[in-house]
Amino acid sequence: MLFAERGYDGTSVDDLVQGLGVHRGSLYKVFGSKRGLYLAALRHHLEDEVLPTVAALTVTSGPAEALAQAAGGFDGGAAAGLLLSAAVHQAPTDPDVAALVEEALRALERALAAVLGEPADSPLIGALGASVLGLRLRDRAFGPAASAPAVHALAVRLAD
Amino acid sequence: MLFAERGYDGTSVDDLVQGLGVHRGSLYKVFGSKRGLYLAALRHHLEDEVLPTVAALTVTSGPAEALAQAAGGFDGGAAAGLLLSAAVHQAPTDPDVAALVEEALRALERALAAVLGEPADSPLIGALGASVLGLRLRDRAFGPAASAPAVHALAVRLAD
DNA sequence: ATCGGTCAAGAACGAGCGTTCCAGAACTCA
DNA sequence: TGAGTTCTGGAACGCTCGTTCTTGACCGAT
Repeated sequence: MLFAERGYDGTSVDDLVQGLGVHRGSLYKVFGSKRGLYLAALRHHLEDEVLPTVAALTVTSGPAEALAQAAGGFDGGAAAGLLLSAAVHQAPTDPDVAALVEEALRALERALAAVLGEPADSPLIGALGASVLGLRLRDRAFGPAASAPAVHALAVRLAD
Repeated sequence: MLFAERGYDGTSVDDLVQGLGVHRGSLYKVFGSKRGLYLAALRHHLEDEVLPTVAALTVTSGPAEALAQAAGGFDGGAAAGLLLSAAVHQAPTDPDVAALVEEALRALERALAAVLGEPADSPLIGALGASVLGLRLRDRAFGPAASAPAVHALAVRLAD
């Protein structure tokens, strides 16, 4: 997904037209504007990738596996960049984006809470959700090499 | 800092000229380009804000205080957005930015390792550094309300 | 055969982008 | 004082942006 790789401002409509192989006119007919397409992409990413992955956490064999899957999941890395990018750059100024990002994080925290047997609104769960996001950010900036051991260490330390 | 709030692509040279009160010509004479100014701002943020804050961690009274200070520090929140923004959007495609971001994270991890008495390259320290970043991201997207209890919970759980 | 409606291809639009340039005011220092 | 340098305000450049419009090809139904 182009938005995930280059961010909203870094992706031009020309890039989208060329990358998606769709015609300019169709794009504006269906989505109305660049922002409309962005919101649709974010919603799609949330509903078809983040939420299913998050739902799958609750049937893992334990906290360590659940955390590892959360930090590595979503869709292999590329589109989780869309969530990160939205949280960092769009959410602070766009309420619609902020609502979608918040929904994604709440779902993640609910799943983590269920696995760990904690209340969903506990501070620890909030910290854990943030940790998952931070590990994805690390992957994005430095490549995915370092995160797997890190998340394992965090999991065994927390889920004692 | 404008770059921190709106991101690199979201900040125009006109915005910078007007916001900084500096003349267009002077800006290009000193920094050469918009990217040069961005790198200078990132370097300044790293050396004058991140590194001192990180250094101060090692003299806190304990792990919980150190984590809380790391998650709340840097410079009150605004410019830490510069580090987040750089990590998410510039680092993947700009090696110079990636090097600066990596330097900042390594310094943070070294300090956390010193406070917790762990080796600096241990997976747990990597996870903790990511957690701090993730908590800052949460603050940025949702406002700073929720992070303080979260980081406290994480700290008491980890620094047993 | 012809019609209304959807479609692709891309030209065109005004605005904004990063960058350069210039004319003149303000300084420096012999 | 006066020559040389540095600042300032802003116009101008070529380009790209998001968006709209024109044109012509294709379609099943009349």
